[in-house]
Amino acid sequence: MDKKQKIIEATIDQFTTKGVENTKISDIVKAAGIAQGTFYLYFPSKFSVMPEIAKYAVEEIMKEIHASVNLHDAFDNKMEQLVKAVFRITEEKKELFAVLYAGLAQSEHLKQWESIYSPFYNWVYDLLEEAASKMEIRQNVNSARTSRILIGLIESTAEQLYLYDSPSQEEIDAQYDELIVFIKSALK
Amino acid sequence: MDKKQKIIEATIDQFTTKGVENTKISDIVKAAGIAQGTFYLYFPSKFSVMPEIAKYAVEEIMKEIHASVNLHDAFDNKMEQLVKAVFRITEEKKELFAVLYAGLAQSEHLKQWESIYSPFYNWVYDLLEEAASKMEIRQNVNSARTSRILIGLIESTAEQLYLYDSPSQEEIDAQYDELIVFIKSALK
Amino acid sequence: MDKKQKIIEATIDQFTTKGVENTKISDIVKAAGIAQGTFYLYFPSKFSVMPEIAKYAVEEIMKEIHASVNLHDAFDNKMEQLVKAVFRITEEKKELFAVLYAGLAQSEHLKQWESIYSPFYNWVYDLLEEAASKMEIRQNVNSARTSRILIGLIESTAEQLYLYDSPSQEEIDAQYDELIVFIKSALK
Amino acid sequence: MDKKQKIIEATIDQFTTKGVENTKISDIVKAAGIAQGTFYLYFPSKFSVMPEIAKYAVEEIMKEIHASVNLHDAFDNKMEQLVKAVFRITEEKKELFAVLYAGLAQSEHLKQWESIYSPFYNWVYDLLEEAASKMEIRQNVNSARTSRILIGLIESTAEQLYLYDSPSQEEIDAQYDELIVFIKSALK
DNA sequence: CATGAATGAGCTTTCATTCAT
DNA sequence: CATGAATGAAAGCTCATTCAT
Repeated sequence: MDKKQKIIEATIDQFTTKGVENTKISDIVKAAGIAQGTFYLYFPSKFSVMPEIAKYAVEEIMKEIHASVNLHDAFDNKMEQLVKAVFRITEEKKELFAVLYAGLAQSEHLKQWESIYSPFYNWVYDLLEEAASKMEIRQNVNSARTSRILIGLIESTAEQLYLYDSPSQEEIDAQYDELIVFIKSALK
Repeated sequence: MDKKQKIIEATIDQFTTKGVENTKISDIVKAAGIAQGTFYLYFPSKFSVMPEIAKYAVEEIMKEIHASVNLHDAFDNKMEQLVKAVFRITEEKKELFAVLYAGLAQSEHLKQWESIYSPFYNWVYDLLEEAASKMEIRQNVNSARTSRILIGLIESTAEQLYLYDSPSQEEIDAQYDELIVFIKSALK
Repeated sequence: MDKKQKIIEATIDQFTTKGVENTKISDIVKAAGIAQGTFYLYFPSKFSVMPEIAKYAVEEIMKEIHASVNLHDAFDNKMEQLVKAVFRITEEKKELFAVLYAGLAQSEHLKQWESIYSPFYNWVYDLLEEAASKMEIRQNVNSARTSRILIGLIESTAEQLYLYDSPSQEEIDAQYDELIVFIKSALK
Repeated sequence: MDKKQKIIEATIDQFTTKGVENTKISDIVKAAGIAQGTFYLYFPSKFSVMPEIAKYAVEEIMKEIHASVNLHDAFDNKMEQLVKAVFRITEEKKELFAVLYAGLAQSEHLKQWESIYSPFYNWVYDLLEEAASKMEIRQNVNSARTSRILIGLIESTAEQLYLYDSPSQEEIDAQYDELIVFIKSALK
């Protein structure tokens, strides 16, 4: 099997299990089942694996969205499905996202983030454009700007619920309902 | 005078200047003008200074808000002033917030974050409660839940602008306008 | 209460509990309930408490012997009582003796050991002298030399049993019997 | 060549020269001609080299015994040769034994001591068994128990002479004679 | 390409010792 | 005499990185 892929998977495993700073190269190679020196044939440092991890994370998000959102539904329904998908993937992969947020704030890679995240931005952009053309949302929505606002809104709410707090399912459902009403109202 | 305070200030200075991971204890004590061993009388590691830094950051946020928001204005005006205040403090202290977001996602301290942030949550909660009682916003808003949604929304937008991208002032203003319309519409 | 005495007792407590090398001055002062600096008013280092500990140990040995050995008995009986006393005190204070043996091999204090141990040597010396004069042992015994041989013999046997091995009570009793026969035969 | 062996030899050298506590890892690696980190590939601490040193010491004892004792001699002669061998090796390697006695009393390794010493115990055991079968010693000697008694007796006498005191050669010879008579009488 | 033993710079951490109060 | 916060030298130990195989 591809050693680079092995390294990426082992790194995700180690980062999410014990945190980025507590992960040594020796942990990664042990988990990957390769020799110490082999790591350096593919990556110059553990931090340089981060963009690959980010790519993986966005792929996971997009997979979840594609699986959950029915493009033929009405806008309101699609928005509900989108929020549910983000909540679901945030819960499922919360350690992965924690790693990413910590890694992102870490200087260098900030710029790459933009392009890695673009599939998600574009998907929401298209969603808004179509809804605007179908008069399903207010006409003064700028799709580019609002896509970022929306994604930030949904993700920050999901993070609060799954990363920082550990609320009951009822509270999560209530927060979900509050958010859905908030978004629908915002775009009406 | 107070050595603990000196350590906190020196740590903020070093963390924001060179990043958490590139900051050595020796950098901190040098900046604080104390002996190496003295650091360990107050903190067991550089990471354990993080909650103190978070407290400081929230204090700065609240100072900015108190200075910027006129409580006697109409709700819409107060909301505009609030968003402006968060944008301003995020721009001014972007390195500080970058440090915080990186540090927070780092395991242990997640729970403390909740209580450290509570002054901000409470302030927005009161704002919404009052607006609701004055019929300035829709009546089905749950103030506790929406305060979190709102804060996440405003902060995530500010972060995108000031931490990850480096857009022009026009773009920032346009994003601000888009956000204000989004929020007002959401609460109407 | 006398602070010096407090320090000695606390040091014995700490040394026997966690070992000499793992004991910090701060542990001792904490256990003694005094201030850090106070220690240095009485001792220049933790090692310099060792002679005091040795004195204490020999006092304990002599107390046990005086309590156990009836000077009016026959020599053979007294020897049995002596061996029993050494076994008993070795078992009771095995951690203390472990500390002492470790500390003794440590250079500087070797010379003091001689004088600290002299009460024990002298006691056995007198025992042998008296037994010789009463024809209870062979006449070519040199009391000075044999006192050292005897003490080394009894103590090394006790150490093996209580410090290094952890044998059953039957085995201890058997070893005691073997030793008694050995000694009696040696001196006959 | 073999780095582990180099470390063991360098550690013995340093321990016997400057004492265990005054020996730094950096002293050992300097003496061994290896890098600091290499030490930790083989041992977790300087104390963990102790069992290897003990093994070496017992090997030295056994070499001396094999070289000095003629197995075809009468028991009394062999015993004299044995005592002389132990005296000789104790004198020759007194620093090594001082290190060992200090290190042994140090907790953890006590149990290993038993098995490390077993070649010596077994050798004396065989000696006694043979002597008993040839009626050279009293018949109620238990070889296993008396081997421990004998070894403790000889070693403790040698230690007193060479480690703790520094007596004249005449005194040493006199103590030797006293000991030989003591042992012969004990086993008769 | 792959290995993994060896490296050693560099950091953390400890803790005996001091000294102003 | 007694204190205990502050000190900073000194050591331990880690771990990214290399390179001969």
